[in-house]
Amino acid sequence: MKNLLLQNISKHVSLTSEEDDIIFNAFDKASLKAKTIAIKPGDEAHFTYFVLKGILRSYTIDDNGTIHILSFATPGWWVADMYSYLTGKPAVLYVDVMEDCDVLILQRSDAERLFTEVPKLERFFRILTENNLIANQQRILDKMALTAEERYEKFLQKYPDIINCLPQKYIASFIGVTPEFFSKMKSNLLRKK
Amino acid sequence: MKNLLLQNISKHVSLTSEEDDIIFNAFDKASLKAKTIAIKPGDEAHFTYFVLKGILRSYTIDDNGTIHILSFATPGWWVADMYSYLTGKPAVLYVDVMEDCDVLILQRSDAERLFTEVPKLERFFRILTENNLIANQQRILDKMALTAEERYEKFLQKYPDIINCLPQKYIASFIGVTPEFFSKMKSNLLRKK
DNA sequence: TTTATTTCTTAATATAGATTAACAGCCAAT
DNA sequence: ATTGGCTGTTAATCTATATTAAGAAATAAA
Repeated sequence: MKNLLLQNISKHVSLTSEEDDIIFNAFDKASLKAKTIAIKPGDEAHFTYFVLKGILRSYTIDDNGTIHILSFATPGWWVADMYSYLTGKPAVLYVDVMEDCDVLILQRSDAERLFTEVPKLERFFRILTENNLIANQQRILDKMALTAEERYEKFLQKYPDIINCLPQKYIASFIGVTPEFFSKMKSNLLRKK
Repeated sequence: MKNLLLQNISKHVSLTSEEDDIIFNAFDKASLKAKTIAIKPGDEAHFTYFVLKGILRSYTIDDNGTIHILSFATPGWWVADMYSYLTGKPAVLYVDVMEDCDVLILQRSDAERLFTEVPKLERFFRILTENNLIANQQRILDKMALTAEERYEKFLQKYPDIINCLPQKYIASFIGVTPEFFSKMKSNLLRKK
């Protein structure tokens, strides 16, 4: 019985059971308590999480103290401070725990060793990164070309499953508006329909 | 004497001269005339360009007819409609030619064949995509957290070389403001200093 | 050189979304 | 039960940026 990680990887590349083992053993397991901060700016966060259970988010805090959410991570998703993970420099993001989590942890150094040992894993991460890149490009264009309302509707379509377990001010932050404006916008939407 | 492409790849992985040949031969060469459209939405654009000479840009046009520039590409850079290139579906972006270009063209099918033949190339593209992803994540956060002025100053620092060969309304479009506002903002900046 | 086209500037007006503030509802802890 | 802290709502006011318009400057075309 494959675990969530191997299931996830096998969506893009097929592994032998030896490869399964090599890969799985490279990960550490950890539990993270809700309302704790897993990564903060300045940390040497040279690892990535794979979420088995719970929810995390990544974000920055600007000079006014406003939070800007970059991503949410639910079971089956990856989260990291990609900058720190990929460059080996200190983190620029916060990652915190919204609901108690079980995660698998992959250190960058182990990932690099694995890439040579199991080239198919390098392929998997290439594809994962490619898909992530496309999504981010679209998000840049959406922020420039769409209204807050349209971005909200896209969000609803794209993440229908996590909306319910998310305070709505987090959705506001993700799509790039204040919670007050978001509240008003939502009631406008209801009135229209 | 290595050409620009192989020089570029060798920044991240080191190739034997046979690998150099295999890779270089997988590319087609083409010249593109200024003011022509290389890719438009709907095209089956299952390839990526590597720029040897000239400048291209990628962008979308929204419902109001406004252009939103996603990227510029100068010699040594890659451009594609990543969505079409990676998924094999029709393009979503425009790519057009700002100055007469010489480009190398890599078809996705050839890239995939090469990845197996020369795993180091897969590594190169993984790294390229990773770096691109980091830059895009930062751009998302910048659009949410920074003012237009701050985004402009970041742009100046990041792309000091291409500013001069760029109509300023293109810079405005890249950082996500109208040309009128950009003009006003620039004269404010001058007055301040 | 003259004309035409595109780009840039300035200014008036408009608007999407931010800010501030006050209040109501909801949990969790005392 | 009551306090205190989050979260969401509503409303007034404010601001960064958009829109519209018109002229000036620069480039390209004739």
